[in-house]
Amino acid sequence: MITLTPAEENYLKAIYHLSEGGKKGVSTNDVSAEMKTKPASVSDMLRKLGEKEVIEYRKYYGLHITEEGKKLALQTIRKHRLWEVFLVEKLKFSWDEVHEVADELSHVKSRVLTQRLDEYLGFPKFDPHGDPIPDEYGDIRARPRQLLNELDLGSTGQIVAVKDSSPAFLRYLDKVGAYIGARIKVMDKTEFDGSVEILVDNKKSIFMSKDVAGNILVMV
Amino acid sequence: MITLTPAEENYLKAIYHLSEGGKKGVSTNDVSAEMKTKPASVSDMLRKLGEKEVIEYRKYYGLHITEEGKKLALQTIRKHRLWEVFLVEKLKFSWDEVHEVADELSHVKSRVLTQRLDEYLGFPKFDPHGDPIPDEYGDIRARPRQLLNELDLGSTGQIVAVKDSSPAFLRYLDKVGAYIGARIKVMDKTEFDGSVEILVDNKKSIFMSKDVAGNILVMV
DNA sequence: TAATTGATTTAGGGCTGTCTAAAAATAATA
DNA sequence: TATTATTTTTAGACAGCCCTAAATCAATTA
Ligand SMILES: [Mn+2]
Ligand SMILES: [Mn+2]
Ligand SMILES: [Mn+2]
Ligand SMILES: [Mn+2]
Repeated sequence: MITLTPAEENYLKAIYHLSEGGKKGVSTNDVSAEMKTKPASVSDMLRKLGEKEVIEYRKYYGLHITEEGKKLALQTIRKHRLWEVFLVEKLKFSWDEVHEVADELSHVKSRVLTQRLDEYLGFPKFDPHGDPIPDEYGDIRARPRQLLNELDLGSTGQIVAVKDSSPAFLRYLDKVGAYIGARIKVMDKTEFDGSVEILVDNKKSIFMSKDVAGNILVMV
Repeated sequence: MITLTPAEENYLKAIYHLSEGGKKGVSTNDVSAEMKTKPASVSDMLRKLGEKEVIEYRKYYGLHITEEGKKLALQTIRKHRLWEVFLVEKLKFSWDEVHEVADELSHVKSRVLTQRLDEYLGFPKFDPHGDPIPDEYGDIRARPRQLLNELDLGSTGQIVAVKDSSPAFLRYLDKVGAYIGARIKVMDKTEFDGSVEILVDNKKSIFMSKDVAGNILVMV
């Protein structure tokens, strides 16, 4: 049985996210940027993760996450997202306040705790930011999603997730009235700057810069 | 602002418990036994806690906890007991399963989290083992309690807490049908071995060794 | 292809928290 | 009180996780 320290779990989670989509390797500097630790520290950690065989690591050539690594990363992600749901649904945290606390909570080691929490929350499938929650086997219910800024004029859909979960961005969305679950329609697109105008719930019109729209995921 | 590492918090909590009741000092070996770490490690930690002024430490002569130390210890105890309530009340853990998990949870650093959790649980005053939960200012609602084995024949009362919270002891209580809140009456006492017979909720009769009765606290 | 640039690793060090073995101080006892 | 026993501290080591500075490797460019 492989066991990881909290720091190792955090690195592996970061590596998992960096590996998503592209099947090309992940570099030391990638991890360094994601984790906000120095490349020297990353090299050290990669060696350890390589020894534990959760990544395949070739010095100077980056890494690939292994199947075992994915499994473990998904366990940590599962816990993180379940705690985020708990904090928002039960303790009335707002969605921009939960990330750090959930991170700490997610390192608590107890299989039973995770299962009972999941059950208590009613087996939620998505976290407050719309990200899917892996089940106990690491299976994820994927949803086809598109970036809001890439939608055609006139198309409709539903906001299902955000790419950027920073408090600043989330509070901005709160302010303008965008939220997970909102039904939207693209009313206008400006070629020049990539900004869009969307109608929310057939009621409210919102203007959004390309930067903002590019961080909103929509299910068409 | 003094901040403590998880390990320091654990030591301070142990020291707080060792200081309860008696106003005589606490020795290195006392702490060592409580924490299950070697005396050498304890010496090291006492030096650190002394520097942070949460204890008053004199080499070779033991320590006294300071007012600041008590405050911090009570914060940790508060979190520990709130999480225990959460685990039992909400996640359906049994009272013998919660201690370790609650210990991990109690080190999560977030004032807001503790307050919201307290609120969510309805500001409970006692944990699943009957121990009082300090409020956010560290105030404890004390209950006058007596050891069951010291009660007079014929006296009645209510089980309010257990001194020993080990899984083995708690499971034994479950088995014989003793629980926090149970109304009891002392039906018989055997001088010879200190064992007692009690009637629970005017229904069930239970025989208890002195060892067991000496770990049950009763409010008369 | 040789030199330069940029990415990555290694070396060495700090801090925390634990340990064992040895030294030192205090307490108990003869 | 002198000796012995017990308690406590110090010394030195190691593991985890981070850092800076220096060395090394690989990729780019002239
Ligand atoms: Mn998060
Ligand atoms: Mn999230
Ligand atoms: Mn406990
Ligand atoms: Mn308890």
